[in-house]
Amino acid sequence: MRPRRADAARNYDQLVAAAAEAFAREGAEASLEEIARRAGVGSATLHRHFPSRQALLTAVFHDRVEALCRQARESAGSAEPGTALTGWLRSVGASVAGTRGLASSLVPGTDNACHLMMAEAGDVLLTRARRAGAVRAEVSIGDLLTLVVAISMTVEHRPGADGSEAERLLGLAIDGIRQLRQG
Amino acid sequence: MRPRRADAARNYDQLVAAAAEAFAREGAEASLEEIARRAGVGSATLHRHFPSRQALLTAVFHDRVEALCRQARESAGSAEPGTALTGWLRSVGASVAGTRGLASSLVPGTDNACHLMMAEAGDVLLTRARRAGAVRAEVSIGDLLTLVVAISMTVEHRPGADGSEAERLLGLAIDGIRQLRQG
DNA sequence: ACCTGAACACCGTTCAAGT
DNA sequence: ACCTGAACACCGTTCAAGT
Repeated sequence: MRPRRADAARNYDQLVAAAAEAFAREGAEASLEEIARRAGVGSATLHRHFPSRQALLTAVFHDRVEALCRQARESAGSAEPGTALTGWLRSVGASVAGTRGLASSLVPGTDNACHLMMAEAGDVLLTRARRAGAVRAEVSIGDLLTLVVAISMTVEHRPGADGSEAERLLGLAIDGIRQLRQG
Repeated sequence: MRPRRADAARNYDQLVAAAAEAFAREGAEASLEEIARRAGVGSATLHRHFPSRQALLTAVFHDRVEALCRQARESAGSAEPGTALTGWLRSVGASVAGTRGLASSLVPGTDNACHLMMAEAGDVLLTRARRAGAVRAEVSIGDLLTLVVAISMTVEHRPGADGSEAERLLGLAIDGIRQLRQG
């Protein structure tokens, strides 16, 4: 929650800005102390506004995640059910692979707004694809997001990896969720 | 390298034993300082024997990884090429999902004996499966191990996850590497 | 209400001094 | 050769004191 009082609101914004920069530069494990320092704020102030690292990640990536959810709703109206889902997953994968820290903002949790938004938006595409017989019945939206996050986070933590590797691996995993022809 | 001198060899063994226990209890990020303490050894002694966390992980899981590699060689002689590969990957996934820290011992690296052993053993199965037309041509053994490690590590880091979730997700990913029928 | 700096309890790594 | 304990430079979190 962004505070109402002017000085507190300013600190909040500066913390989010400093965190965005730090996550982009050093990944989701960037030092909270240094984020506070760069925001020109005491470390206790950071902890009051953001009681956990997750809360800070959520604040930083909220808009980005919202854009991905909007994209899901748009493609639900236009594209064919199966390709709408897989296309969206690939798009999410590309975003996550190209944005350090974004994957960490999506880890499951009932108090994680980013994850909840994505699960809700993605579930619409999944349900539609399932009705069309385009995906296996036993796959949940949680499974799909976990695969995207797992692959992106792992590749992200590797020193010499570019995003293209994550996208290729994700492509393989996505094919696995498609309805297999019998035989 | 296990030292030759008696006192150093004893310290080495106690460090590996303490690390095995710590990794099992707290995962691959267990405190190195506490491992040294439990081994009854100064922290500097740990760092000389194992200059990186990775080196300690490798030492702890070397035998386990060797067993998985032996399993690969055995199934290469007996089973049908496609199922030999996917069966082995599932078996690796089950081991990794049921053994905290094991996934971390498998991250790629030219100096990581565990990863090198697995890549070599797995490549035999993969090449055989590819010749039989059972898997897509563009998939590498690195891809397959990365998928297994990515899924297992991610699920492992989640508070409320049991190994069965990792195995189910891995099943999906493995299906993705199978040769798709055209159309 | 909100902030700050200091205090606390931890890390991993390195190094001088010992045997 | 090998070990130890202390020192160093960091963490994240909390709390008394300030405005």
